[in-house]
Amino acid sequence: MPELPEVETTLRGIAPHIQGKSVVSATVRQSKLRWPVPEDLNDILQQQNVLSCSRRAKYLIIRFQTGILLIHLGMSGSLRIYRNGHDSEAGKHDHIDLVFDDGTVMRYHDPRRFGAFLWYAGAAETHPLLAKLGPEPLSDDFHADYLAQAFQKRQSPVKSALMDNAVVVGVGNIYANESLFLAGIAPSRPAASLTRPEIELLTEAVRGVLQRAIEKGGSTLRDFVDSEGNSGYFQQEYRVYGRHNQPCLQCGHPIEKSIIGQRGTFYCPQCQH
DNA sequence: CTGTTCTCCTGTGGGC
DNA sequence: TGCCCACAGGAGAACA
Repeated sequence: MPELPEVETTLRGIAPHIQGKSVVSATVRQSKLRWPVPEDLNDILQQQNVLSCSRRAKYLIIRFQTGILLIHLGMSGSLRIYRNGHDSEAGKHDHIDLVFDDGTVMRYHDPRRFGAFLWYAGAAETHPLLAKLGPEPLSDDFHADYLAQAFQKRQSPVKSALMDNAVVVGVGNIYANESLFLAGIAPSRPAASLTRPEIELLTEAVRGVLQRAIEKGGSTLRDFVDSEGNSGYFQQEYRVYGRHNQPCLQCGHPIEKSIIGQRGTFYCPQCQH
């Protein structure tokens, strides 16, 4: 499940291989993703050069002369680079190929099809999906003052608030769980009930846990190229996520699981208050 | 506004 | 051991 660190790793994995290159063809084998993939993607992209690759929240943005590709990996999406397209036969869930002028293929793979592959004839900043997103968690705009203000009137569980993209982007279920554990805060607490010191701890926990995961991801970059395997994403070790009934790594008390906002929520009742 | 529920989809795993 | 069904999850949309 690609969280922000995996998306960032994907960006770093694909960018050097497609930057500046020209699209020879685009093949769409399955257009039913979260939103329909443009049927005329080939007509749109042919002959266009990749001007830049970037990321906003968990969206990848590939900029061309006349617009941008907006790619979201959803739950199970991945992008792979193949240096010789004809060497790699498309598998069951290989939905989209972009073939470049030097033979490089960028392939979108997504079994559950929660992802998105959209074309937008405009600048990224004005796209509706990106326009009202909160700050990037690793940017200077994400700090305790900001979070305190954002939480001020929120009665919803702090975990839900943390996962709200209008508050801060890129904090999915896994890292929301992990951050709250690191900050020693119970996930069910109303966001507005957090004290200033707790908000400071939480801000640093979010930043730290994502930063460390991105650093780990760096070592797996080669997996994005010419890889036969399909794991792709690094297996991070989690302190609470998925550790229901296992002993807390800090105090030994069994990790508990509950449901908050329809999502599995893991926490140590002894370490988090 | 704020908060909650629904929805898309398929591979995995827990239960029997 | 084998089968089957519930579950998991990002996040926008719809709704109260």
